Amino acid sequence: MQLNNDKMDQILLNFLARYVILSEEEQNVILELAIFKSFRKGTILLKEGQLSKDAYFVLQGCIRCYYIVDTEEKTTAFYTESETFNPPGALNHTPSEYYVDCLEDSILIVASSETDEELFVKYPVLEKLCRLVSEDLHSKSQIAFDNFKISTPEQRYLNLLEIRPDLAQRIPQYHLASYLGITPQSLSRMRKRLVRKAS
Amino acid sequence: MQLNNDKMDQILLNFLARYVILSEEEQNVILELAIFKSFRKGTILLKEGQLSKDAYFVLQGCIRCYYIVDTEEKTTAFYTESETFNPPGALNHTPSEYYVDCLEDSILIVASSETDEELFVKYPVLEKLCRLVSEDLHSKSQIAFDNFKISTPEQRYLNLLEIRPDLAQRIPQYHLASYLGITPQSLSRMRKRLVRKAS
DNA sequence: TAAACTCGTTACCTTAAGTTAAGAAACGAT
DNA sequence: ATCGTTTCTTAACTTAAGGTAACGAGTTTA
Repeated sequence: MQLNNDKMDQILLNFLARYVILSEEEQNVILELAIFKSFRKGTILLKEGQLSKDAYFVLQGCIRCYYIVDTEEKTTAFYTESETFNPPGALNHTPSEYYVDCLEDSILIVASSETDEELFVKYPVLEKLCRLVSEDLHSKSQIAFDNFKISTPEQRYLNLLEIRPDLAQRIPQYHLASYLGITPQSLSRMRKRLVRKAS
Repeated sequence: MQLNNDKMDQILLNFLARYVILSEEEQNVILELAIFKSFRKGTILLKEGQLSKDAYFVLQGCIRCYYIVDTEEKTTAFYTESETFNPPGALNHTPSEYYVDCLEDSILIVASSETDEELFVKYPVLEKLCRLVSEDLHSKSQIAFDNFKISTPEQRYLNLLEIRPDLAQRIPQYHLASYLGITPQSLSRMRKRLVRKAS
């Protein structure tokens, strides 16, 4: 699918409209600030040790967050269309402990979190918008954490198939396995077990 | 330790001062709204199925968040002094899927999240405060999630001892085990293994 | 075309967690 | 002081995940 500029603007505004009603002027202010960038599959957006002050909104494609522990990648999150990724730790100006890369060719909105205080004063609704988005993301993230904790790897896999069936299609198994907290071999075995159970 | 009202006010203001500078008037507005409540150990603050619109700030004591899955309690979080708990899902007015109880006699500030829009208009700094707190909590929650995912139960336990040694002291082992994602028996075995390794 | 690489699967063995059951220790209430 | 509840530990057995290695299918590269 090809995205032209108008479509991309519209995707962003649709997302924001879930939270607040924006006047035309406010919409334009945001669109002025939004920087659209394209990245090739495999591009590394953030490395361990770097300071990240950018937040990402995915217009198209998929980005992944992962740690490297003893040479091994541990994937903790995927973000796809109309999802936002606000790198944790960015607020405190602490160096990143994780990596972010593009699993597919992606079009992202890169928002510098050098939030302009004046802008919030001039357009208080923007501060409200940020509050509401943050509260929503926090709430969702906590629920996801809870579900992860109270589930076995098998339940997590079945849950993933149910909640985000697209991921199971577009993401390599070994990344999924890592995301589920197991090895690719274990995932492979698990899938065999599940087929056996089902029949 | 006994807490009088002035001390309690001060604890809350100290917490808020981490995020914004408040004028005396703004401080008083917040203290007016803050409702201090005492609860006996064992009190259930929220049950599955209930609508929760209250957020909690712990002045003294400890509260716990848990799910009940097949008659079994699965603990997902503890909150102690100067920590806030904003029940996820409250925003969407969806019934709670989890329980919250007091593990100790506790003094909490109960904040109704029926946030007064007028108040934010009159005191924009309060909206900023909420945004900053929410962003901070989200960031911390994501980092905690990441750490949980990339760790084994043993690493989680060792990490807990390092980061929150107080919890290991004041919380029963079987709750800790549940929090770590294992059974009390496994935690008991693990502790024995660790002692053996250490020597 | 051949070699290299990526990705998924299978197998064998080891390690640790779950399950069930039982008993010991600590704590509270009468 | 005693009874009962709560909490922690231990043990024997079962289940599933980790580590290592090898194989094969599909792609990319030379």
